[in-house]
Amino acid sequence: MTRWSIGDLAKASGLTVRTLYHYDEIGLVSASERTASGHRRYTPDDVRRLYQVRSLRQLGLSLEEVRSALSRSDSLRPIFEAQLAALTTQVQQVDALRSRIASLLDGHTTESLLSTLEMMSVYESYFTADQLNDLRSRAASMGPEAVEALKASWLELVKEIRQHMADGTPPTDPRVVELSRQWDELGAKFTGGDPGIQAAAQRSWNENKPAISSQIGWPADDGLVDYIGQARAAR
Amino acid sequence: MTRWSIGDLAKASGLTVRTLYHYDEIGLVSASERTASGHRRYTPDDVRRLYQVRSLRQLGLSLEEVRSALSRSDSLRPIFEAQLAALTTQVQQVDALRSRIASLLDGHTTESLLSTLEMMSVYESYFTADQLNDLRSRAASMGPEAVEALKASWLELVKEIRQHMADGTPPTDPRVVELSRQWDELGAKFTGGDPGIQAAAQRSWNENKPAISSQIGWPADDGLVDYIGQARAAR
DNA sequence: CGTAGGACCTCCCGTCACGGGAGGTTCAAG
DNA sequence: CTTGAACCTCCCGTGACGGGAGGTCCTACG
Repeated sequence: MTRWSIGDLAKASGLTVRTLYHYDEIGLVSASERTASGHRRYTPDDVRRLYQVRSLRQLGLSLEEVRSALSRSDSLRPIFEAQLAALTTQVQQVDALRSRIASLLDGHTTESLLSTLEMMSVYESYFTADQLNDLRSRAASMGPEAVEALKASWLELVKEIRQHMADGTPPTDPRVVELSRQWDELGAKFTGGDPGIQAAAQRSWNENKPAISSQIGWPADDGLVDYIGQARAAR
Repeated sequence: MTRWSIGDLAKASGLTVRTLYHYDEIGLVSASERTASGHRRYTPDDVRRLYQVRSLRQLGLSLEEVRSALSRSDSLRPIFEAQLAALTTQVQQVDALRSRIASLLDGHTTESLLSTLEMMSVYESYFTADQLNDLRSRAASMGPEAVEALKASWLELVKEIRQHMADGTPPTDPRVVELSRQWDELGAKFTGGDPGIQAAAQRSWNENKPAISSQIGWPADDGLVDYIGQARAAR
């Protein structure tokens, strides 16, 4: 008839007393007995349940998921499969983000970091409302990690083109022309490859740049787009 | 003198009105002006700051990190480097967890899933307080992803040995003997390779199994450890 | 047998980045 | 002038606890 106090159980399980209180509060693992004065007495069954909970928590399940996993109405397998899928997605997303930051750090000067980010940010949301809706549904269908991959490629491109601008390479240089081609290709992926939309975006940019620049109060780009436009014309 | 209402800015930026309220509340992005009746008027500078915040948030920085990144006292580069390191760690950890669940799903029957987890969980917190401290500091020094990798290997081993038990393979079979060797090798990594600790753990298991089984109220193992012991004896 | 100090109890606020709603005021189009 | 959308502030909720206040209880020691 061994019973455990909450402190002893905490020590044995490696959890904190506060965590055991919490599990009790939400009814996940409670002490089946109390002393006359109200102290919790955990029975062997309680302890066993706690170990089950702990092992499932270590797999990254939420407390609610643990609860339903142990309710035995749902079996473990589909829950694990869902968790596997969720973790797989998470790994892809975080890794995409990671590589984007890595490519940001590798090659951009400290000063250009923020302005590059800013430009991407403005560029992303400067389309008209209709185009934005369109882009967002496309982004949703591509999945966030694909979007991240695109952004990473974009960063690389911006970096290289900026380098050429800084070096004074003329936009008619074959290398820059090639980069402008890649720029359009990437843009095509964002816009879905529809040349109509692409042209509309291009036109919209050209027509609205002054308006946007004055509206938002600072130059919407630093000549990058013009530079690319000149390279495009040289094709 | 363009000014933006909170709703228009929300639409333009793709954030929610509630989010803009929140940024105002914590003083991250506020409207520099108000109308006579108290409605927020965002100036071009406010808008620009919002775009900077948004772009930094997309890199996974917390609002506090964004704030300090924009305070310009700290430069962006070390913040990005820290974020890169954090994301790298996170990817490793989540991926290790992912592969553990994958190996759990691949080869364990639906029924044995929970009992396998339970056994690992009990086994893990089986040692004395001193040994536990020791194990935890070792786990800390190895890093969580290395611990996860060990657990994944352990799962594989348990799976294979269980298979042999189910097939009726005698423990003296060379294949089982080899698996028992791997078992000890893995155990050595957990215990730090110190044969004293290892022997103590082994002794502790043998001596305490009946006591613990009765204490916790269910058989602490299903013969797996005995089976491995017989294989070990056949070496 | 008394006491001291640890262990235990309940209640409550805080975390992080907002979501969502109540209840009231203001704006803009018809 | 009306009406409905937009805006305002205030507040509760999320998940999984951490940490503290203020009080009670247990137990080992003198």
